Amino acid sequence: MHKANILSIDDDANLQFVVEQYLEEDGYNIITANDTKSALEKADSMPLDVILLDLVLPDGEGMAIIPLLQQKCRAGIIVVSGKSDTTEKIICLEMGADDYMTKPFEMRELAARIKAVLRRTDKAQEAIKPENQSEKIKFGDGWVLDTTQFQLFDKKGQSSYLTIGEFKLLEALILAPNRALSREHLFELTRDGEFEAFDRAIDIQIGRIRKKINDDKAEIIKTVRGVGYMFVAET
Amino acid sequence: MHKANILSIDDDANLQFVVEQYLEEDGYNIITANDTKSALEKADSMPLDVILLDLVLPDGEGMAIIPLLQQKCRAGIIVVSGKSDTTEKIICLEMGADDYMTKPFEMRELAARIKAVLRRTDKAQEAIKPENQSEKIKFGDGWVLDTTQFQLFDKKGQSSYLTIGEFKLLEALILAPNRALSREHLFELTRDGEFEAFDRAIDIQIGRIRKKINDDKAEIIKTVRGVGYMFVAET
DNA sequence: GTCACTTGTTACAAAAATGATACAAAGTTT
DNA sequence: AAACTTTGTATCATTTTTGTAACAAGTGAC
Repeated sequence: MHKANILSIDDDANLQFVVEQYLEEDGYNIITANDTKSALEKADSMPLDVILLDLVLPDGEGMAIIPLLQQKCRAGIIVVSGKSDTTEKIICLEMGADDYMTKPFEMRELAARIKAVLRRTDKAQEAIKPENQSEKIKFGDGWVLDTTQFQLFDKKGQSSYLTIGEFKLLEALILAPNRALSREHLFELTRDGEFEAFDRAIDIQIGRIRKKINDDKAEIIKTVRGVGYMFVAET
Repeated sequence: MHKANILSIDDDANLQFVVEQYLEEDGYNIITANDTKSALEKADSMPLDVILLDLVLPDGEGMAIIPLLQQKCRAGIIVVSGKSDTTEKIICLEMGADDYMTKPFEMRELAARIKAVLRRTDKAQEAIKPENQSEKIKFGDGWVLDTTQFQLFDKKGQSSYLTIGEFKLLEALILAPNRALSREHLFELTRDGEFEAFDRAIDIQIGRIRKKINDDKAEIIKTVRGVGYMFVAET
């Protein structure tokens, strides 16, 4: 498995340093953030596995950040708090946190709890990206989709730009190969907000992707009339 | 989702009673065990979602029970212990427990942690499925109905197109094999809106399906005069 | 066989789904 | 703010799907 990415959100620089040292030793990749804003940005821009979250932040909204983080990524969340108040624990867990630890704690325990959370979330995430664990997905006539850079490369290695939206849509299709996905489902997989019937936005985007990957014969992204679209995997 | 099954393993009858009362109120299904032997039996005989585990049991082997339980089922394990010793916590978590709580605890916190574990294990368990998700229904002379692609394949693997409406109708018939279904019933199963008496739409569609699957002798989809149509399953 | 009724078949028209294009709105960058 | 990128809406053309009507064919009762 790849090196797990852990985002540590805390405004206590000393603690951050200790955590970073310890966990890096354990073989994790540590990213740090010390306020809400940068935390959310980072959660959005890289694939995280676990988030360590201190709720008391300078620009903090407290627990409200939990659902925001979850919206941006699928990482497990361990709340690390100075308060040992049971009610707060409960609310955090109800909001979707996976674990709650009270400061002060021993690093060994933190590490063990991270592992426990990783075990669960990893199982879930592996299964979502079947065999394509490599972050590069190949398809069609030499195309490579690089899910870390959000870029598409043609067979000569030239990057041919897809927009982020197009990229996400193509990725969603590719991650469910040979499966017809409805417009509604695709909509939910790739963006926020409510899907409205008779919304043609997905169709347009499919058209644009097809044009960019020379798929005018609909061999790669197949239209399943009355249902939606389907990525046709190599045989 | 179905009512979650929770196995509570503890030899303290009073505590068991309290836990049982509280969690049943919360809508869980509680199973209790007060020694290692019966715990393992129960883990083997029913589908559990969460296991609450006290490590100090009369016939106890302590933490060694964790892997044994995991072998028997996929439930999440929450260790509930009288000891607050960090090393013990860590070992339990390393062995595969999902959480560790120290007695005494508040029931509200236990309930919240159960929920958190359920969320995680549910995700993981859902994710184990995807491969079997390709649902293919075989019938007749080598036909395969692929419900993920909404397509019909003949014995050579060539897709022979059914429209989505025809597909749904055939699927509805196949899912109730050897049972005559009325036009009205089929109508409701396959589309929105009101069925009107003397509506021949279903007949027409049956005709079209028959033509496409070479069923001119009505051997696969049989007409039941005065009633409707029936899918005849292989003998 | 004839009659009354149900079902199959065909042709055609209405309805629906999709692809393409142009343009407007929204969001970014400079 | 201007220039650019990205995304969505509106529109139209095309193709596909579906239902209606009409009639032919089948079925069972008498």
